[in-house]
Amino acid sequence: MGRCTRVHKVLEGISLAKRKDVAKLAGVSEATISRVFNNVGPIREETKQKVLKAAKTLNYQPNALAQSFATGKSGNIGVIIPYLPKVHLLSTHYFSGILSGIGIQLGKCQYNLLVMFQSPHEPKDYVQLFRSQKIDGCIILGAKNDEQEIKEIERLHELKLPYCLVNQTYEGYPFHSVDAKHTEGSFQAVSLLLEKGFKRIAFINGPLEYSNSMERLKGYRDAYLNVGIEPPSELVFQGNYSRTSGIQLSTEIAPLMSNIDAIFSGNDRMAIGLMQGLSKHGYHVGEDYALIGYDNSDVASMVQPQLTSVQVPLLEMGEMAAEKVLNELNGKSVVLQERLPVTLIERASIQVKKEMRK
Amino acid sequence: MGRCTRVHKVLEGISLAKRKDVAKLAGVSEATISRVFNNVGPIREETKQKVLKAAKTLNYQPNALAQSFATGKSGNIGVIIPYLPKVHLLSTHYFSGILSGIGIQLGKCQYNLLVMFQSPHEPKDYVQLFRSQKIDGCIILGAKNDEQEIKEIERLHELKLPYCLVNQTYEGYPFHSVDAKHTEGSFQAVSLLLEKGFKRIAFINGPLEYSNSMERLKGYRDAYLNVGIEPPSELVFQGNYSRTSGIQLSTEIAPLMSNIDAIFSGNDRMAIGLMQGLSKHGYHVGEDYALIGYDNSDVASMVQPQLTSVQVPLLEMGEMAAEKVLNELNGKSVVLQERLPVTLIERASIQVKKEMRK
DNA sequence: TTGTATGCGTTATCAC
DNA sequence: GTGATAACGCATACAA
Repeated sequence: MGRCTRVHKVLEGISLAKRKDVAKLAGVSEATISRVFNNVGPIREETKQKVLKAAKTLNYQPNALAQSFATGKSGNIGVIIPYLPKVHLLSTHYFSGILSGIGIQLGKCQYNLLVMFQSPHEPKDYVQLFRSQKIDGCIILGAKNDEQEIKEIERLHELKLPYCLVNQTYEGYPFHSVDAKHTEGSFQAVSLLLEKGFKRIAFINGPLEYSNSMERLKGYRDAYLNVGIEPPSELVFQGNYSRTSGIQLSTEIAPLMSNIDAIFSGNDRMAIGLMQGLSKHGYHVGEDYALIGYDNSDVASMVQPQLTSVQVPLLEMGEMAAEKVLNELNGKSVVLQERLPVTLIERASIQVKKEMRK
Repeated sequence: MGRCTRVHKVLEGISLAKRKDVAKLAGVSEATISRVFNNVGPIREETKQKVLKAAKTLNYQPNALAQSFATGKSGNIGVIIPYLPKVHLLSTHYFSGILSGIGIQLGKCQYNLLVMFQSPHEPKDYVQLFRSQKIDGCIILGAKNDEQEIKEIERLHELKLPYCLVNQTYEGYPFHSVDAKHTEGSFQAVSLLLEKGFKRIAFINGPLEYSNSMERLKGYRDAYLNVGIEPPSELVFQGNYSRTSGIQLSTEIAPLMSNIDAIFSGNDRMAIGLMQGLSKHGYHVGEDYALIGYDNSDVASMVQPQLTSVQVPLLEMGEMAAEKVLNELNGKSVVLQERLPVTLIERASIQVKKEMRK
């Protein structure tokens, strides 16, 4: 599948009636056709019917390109997704859930969803997408806490361009965002483990460039502090949210298992990787330790024992992000930062048979 | 998240230099600017540099909308995805894999990917998308064998509009498509089971509206016939490719398990549903029966025992579909129907401890 | 309630 | 090599 350049072919075969043709057939002016189709201004019912009939006869369809050009609005909302060759992020529960939500909301408003893959190597220039008029607003997924990213978003923000971040919040920057209450979710998960008598809880975190990683770390620590125990920082590990990284970490964690009675993982995939890796070392969920994941992706109920996990309303977050961008676009007042609640879904992975360790 | 209508806000804050401004500053005509930016026609190097400098000074960026309008090409390829409320198909390995592939290929060619959700209730009108000039080509995912769908695709085909189906082939219709060798994949999977001594193999199929379901059925039957055994049609069941349907079918299948020694499922999710359902009835993969799934989605290696599965090159199919549409668009000759090979990935789920049944 | 006229920012086809 | 200019199909302010 080679590289190629954009070339054009004439659109043949489709007879494209233009507004002029309809006007002629209906015996009215072109402006009237527009009025009917855009439902704008006063119009005599009789005229309207005449126009509609003529349009139907000619199989007229307004040219979206010309409309966009005339109004200066593309009708597209860009969704920026980080692209890593080999890893198709899109297939993660995480991205696809958000994307579906965005699609649902945009569909209601006659907006198109333009997917834009952003390679981490190419320089980002979100503003340019607006300047070229390709998009009217954008939603940024998978943003990280790095300087360049922040600068780009700052530009968007200062120019008051309609944008929204999803699942990423920058400390000290009042950017538009829709996020979930990850600190709380993490707090709940770890608190549940503590309540159930697990005291030595390892935490497998993801990269700290993501605010949700930081927030989960805070939740983990808060839960300990809440019961008057100093958080065991020696039990905090870091993966990269892939199942593979969970497997890798299991090698590091296995030697410590005699002193660990539960594990909380920053997402389900790492949790499952751990589960698989540790079982090779003879440690089994439900027998030797309790396990809680995060995201409540569909795999949580596919593994044995089923995984307790924190559900994140990804679909709703996507919907809300889209709604927010559309509101910004229309000049409506919007709440700058939204936070949706998460829900702890209890499953078998927190039942442990053996005597509790200390 | 309410309904809303598309409204417009003026794009403020971004100073949009136009071609005219650049021309003025560079002291050349507007046509020259276009020549430089489109790399067309002869141009003196000196002039070119002058133009580029002026463009940079003014931060000039050609207006994509105007370009599209002038050329009559949107630069968008539409990807049509069936939309079912509640079920977010996008999150399936299947759709997201294909979509990623499409995105990769389109990115290389400077085309945009326009995602269009198609509710099964709304009437389809693919041609209209072209007439409105929203898209220059389209890729149809998840098409089913129904009359309306076929008619729509026929229209696209007759009008020679650039389109491509993915993973769906219509018997007797020479539509553009990229598909995988499902008959072969199924044949291989069932043959492997037969070779290993399993004789009573149940087949859990998906809806027959999908050609790949039909093909897998054929592969299943062929594998039996190939070893001179009449395919046991009483062991063919039908789900809907969801894990839930696998669980449901397990109730139906459990009573027959004394006469079944292996199961082949049309996808991994149903396989896992079955696995879960049957274990509640006391039948366990690796002890009481062998199991093979299909798709080789990431969940295949998350369950215990890991699932043998047929890998489908979804990413490559997406890439190829995109490439095909772009070639049609550019008038290049294209192979009408492509079929990519599949690969059987062997994992633990086909090792069975107990004595073979007959 | 309807018609007229202008502009949107390019591309592309001529001339020179 | 370069400049002028006619499309492109619609929205919309203004006039009637």
